[in-house]
Amino acid sequence: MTPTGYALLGLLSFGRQLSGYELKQWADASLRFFYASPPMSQVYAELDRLRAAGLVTVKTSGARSTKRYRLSAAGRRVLVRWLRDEPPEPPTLKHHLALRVFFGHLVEPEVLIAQLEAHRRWCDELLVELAAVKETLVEDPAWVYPALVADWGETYFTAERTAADRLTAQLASETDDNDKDKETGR
Amino acid sequence: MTPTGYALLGLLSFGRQLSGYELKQWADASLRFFYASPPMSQVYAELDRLRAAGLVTVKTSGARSTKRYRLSAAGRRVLVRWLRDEPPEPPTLKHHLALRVFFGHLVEPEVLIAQLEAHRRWCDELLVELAAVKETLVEDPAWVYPALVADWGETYFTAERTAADRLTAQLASETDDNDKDKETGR
DNA sequence: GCCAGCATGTAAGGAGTTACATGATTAT
DNA sequence: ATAATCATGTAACTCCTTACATGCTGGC
Repeated sequence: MTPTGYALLGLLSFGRQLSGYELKQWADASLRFFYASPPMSQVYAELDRLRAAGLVTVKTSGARSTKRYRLSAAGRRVLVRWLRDEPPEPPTLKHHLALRVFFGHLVEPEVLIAQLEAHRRWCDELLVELAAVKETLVEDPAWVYPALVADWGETYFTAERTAADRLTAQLASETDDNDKDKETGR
Repeated sequence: MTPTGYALLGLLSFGRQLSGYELKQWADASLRFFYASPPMSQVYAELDRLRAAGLVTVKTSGARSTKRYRLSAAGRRVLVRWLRDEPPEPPTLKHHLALRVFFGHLVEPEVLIAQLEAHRRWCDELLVELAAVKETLVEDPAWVYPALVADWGETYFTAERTAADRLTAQLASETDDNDKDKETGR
């Protein structure tokens, strides 16, 4: 069982029969904010493995020959066991921008500042998208847990934005100091 | 060029000649807080690739036949170009715990709370380690940028801890509500 | 003498990405 | 008609991890 496999089982645990395409769309609208959204090809590959293991059942329907997957009893057992008994791994973060800052001595501060500002805009966009997702979640008791994660995500990306702004300010003030040093001939 | 390759070049850009072993140690003490720390085997494989590409030079020295690597002029050029011209990718997060919360409807709230508390402890430990690293960084102008990243990391993991606590409280209050519902016969 | 830490690798495999390839349906 | 969206897959590859394998050196 791969992590993505469990994630797909989890999405199916909300009770609906979904196609690979639909699962991918849903992952893009939810998992992608705090976890990876697997590419289509992996979704299909994974679903086929889950089917082979008897954790999901398939029904081909419609003229478009859409395969709809549904969580089997065995699938639910495996999923619940995983959630309950396997302690979650610590989160893994690959903060490419932080790496750039770490090596900041090699570029002009302006380069770093531009990259931080781009990051800030990215956070803004993401927060807008998250807010849109959150709207579809509130007021339906079926989505309490996803809504909690959405709340957490809002806090998370807001903090991320704040941190980027603070770093930008710190770099800008350093640059100013250097300018003053130059002016005063130091 | 792999991301890990650039990371190693970056570590070497601070001017010291380092062995694979030393690079791994340093990565464990720095990169691992905000980026992945590559396993030993990958460090050696990567260094060999960098050497083949002429981006680092090697000197075998000492009775222990330690190979020490140093950044070449070409290596520095490649690194600086990457830092300056390749816009950093957005950070990727795999928050396994958030995934568990997302699927919270499948387990008892107590399970989730226990996992959140474990996460909180993990954050605490990490913050202690980070503080220790930070101490070695301050007051030496060579480490200004790593120190900025360490500051950011402190904020980051503190926010992470706060979020975990808040979620724990939310789950606990929900459980209480249900208990009251039961008591009053609802 | 022996264990912890220093030091370097090889081999195999797993998870995930990218590129490629195809075809049906719906709305304009 | 034609473009966007729905829909499913295969093949190749990359990055990374895990497990294995070996040997030196310094301190107790």
